[in-house]
Amino acid sequence: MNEGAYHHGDLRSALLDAAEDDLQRSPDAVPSIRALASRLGVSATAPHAHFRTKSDLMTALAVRGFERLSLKLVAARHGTEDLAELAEAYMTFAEENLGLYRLMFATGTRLEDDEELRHVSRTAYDLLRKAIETAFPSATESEQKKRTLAAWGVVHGLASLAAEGRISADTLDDRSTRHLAQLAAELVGGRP
Amino acid sequence: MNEGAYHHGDLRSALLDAAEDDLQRSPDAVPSIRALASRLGVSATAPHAHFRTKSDLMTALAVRGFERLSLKLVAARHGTEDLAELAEAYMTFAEENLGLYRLMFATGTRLEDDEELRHVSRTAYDLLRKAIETAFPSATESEQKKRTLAAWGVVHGLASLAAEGRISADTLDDRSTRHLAQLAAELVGGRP
DNA sequence: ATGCTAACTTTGCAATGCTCAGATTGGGGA
DNA sequence: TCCCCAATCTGAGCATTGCAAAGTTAGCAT
Repeated sequence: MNEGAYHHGDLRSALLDAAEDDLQRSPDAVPSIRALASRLGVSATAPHAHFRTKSDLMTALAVRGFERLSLKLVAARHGTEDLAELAEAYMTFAEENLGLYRLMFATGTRLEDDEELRHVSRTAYDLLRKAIETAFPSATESEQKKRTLAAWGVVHGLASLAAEGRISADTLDDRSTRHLAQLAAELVGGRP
Repeated sequence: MNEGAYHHGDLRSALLDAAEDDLQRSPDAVPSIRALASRLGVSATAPHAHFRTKSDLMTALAVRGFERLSLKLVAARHGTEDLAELAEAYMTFAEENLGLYRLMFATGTRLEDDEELRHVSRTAYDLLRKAIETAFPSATESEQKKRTLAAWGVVHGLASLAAEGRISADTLDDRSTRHLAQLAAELVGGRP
């Protein structure tokens, strides 16, 4: 609303929307504050009223990302108890939200600097933790911790490598997300 | 040599050295061409005679990184046949060369744009491939491919998470590089 | 109505990557 | 040995960008 108005209405979320859209369209380029502002028909420095620094904006975007990832993971766990299902959901998220996913794990996105980010990131992790608990109920807590981290490591590692185009044709015959997820799940499902 | 000379002598490698040094000192900051030039006592645009764009400079640095990583991996394999040894060497490299490691797997570092980068990256991968072959000689080629990618995935995933400070204290009791490497090796060593 | 405050604009600064035209120099061919 | 030329480097300048500071606008409570 308030198209040409002095007060935009909801510039804050409009900025996040636009930034995410930018990231979606060209995952390689870093969105520019000024470009976003201009695109929203607002002065170049208007965004600073809502985000003190660009880093703050990106952090807020990353928070969005983790929330969305958690939703996906919950949805994937809804039906089955299969770990491969969860892995596939994770990797599909990375594939379909490449720019956002990169941002979530980017160097500049520091968990220790933002309470909210820490929280949503932790939430996503806990989902994985629960799934491991269900899959290996007899394991000790220490064993489950190890397995959770291992699972996270494989899935994140493969998702990253795939996202950055590091898995070439002769590295693996079937490079589909589904297949990579199965590979990850097999690995985690190994001997107790 | 040629301290104050018009011709620097070997500006190209001096730039790479300085950039790597910057990256080592503050892994979070992206080195600036102008800062490097000023530090080397050369005009702001001199670097462009050796690297057309900043991206080219960074790519050349990444090449260095992969070469160095390969050396470490070879050294680690020298004595033992233990996969954990290799994993530890990899993760230690990531830890000790954080900025360089990030650069090597950064979004902007595109394998498809640089033949040399593709080559050195491939060399590092082949080292891992060989190690897997030795460790699981009876496996089929397809099985070995899967295992190699899995191994790479875990190690890279855990190294990345650790590098970005994503592994919190209550995620795992022992977060040492050695322990993480063992975890990775255990996972890969699972059932055939 | 009146003020208060958040949202926004204007102005301006500094850092940065990069281009282009020109100066300099050292090494290789005459 | 001389000279030229191509690689190297300088200087000026442009565009983009993040950000700060001060002023402006408008909705909202009193």
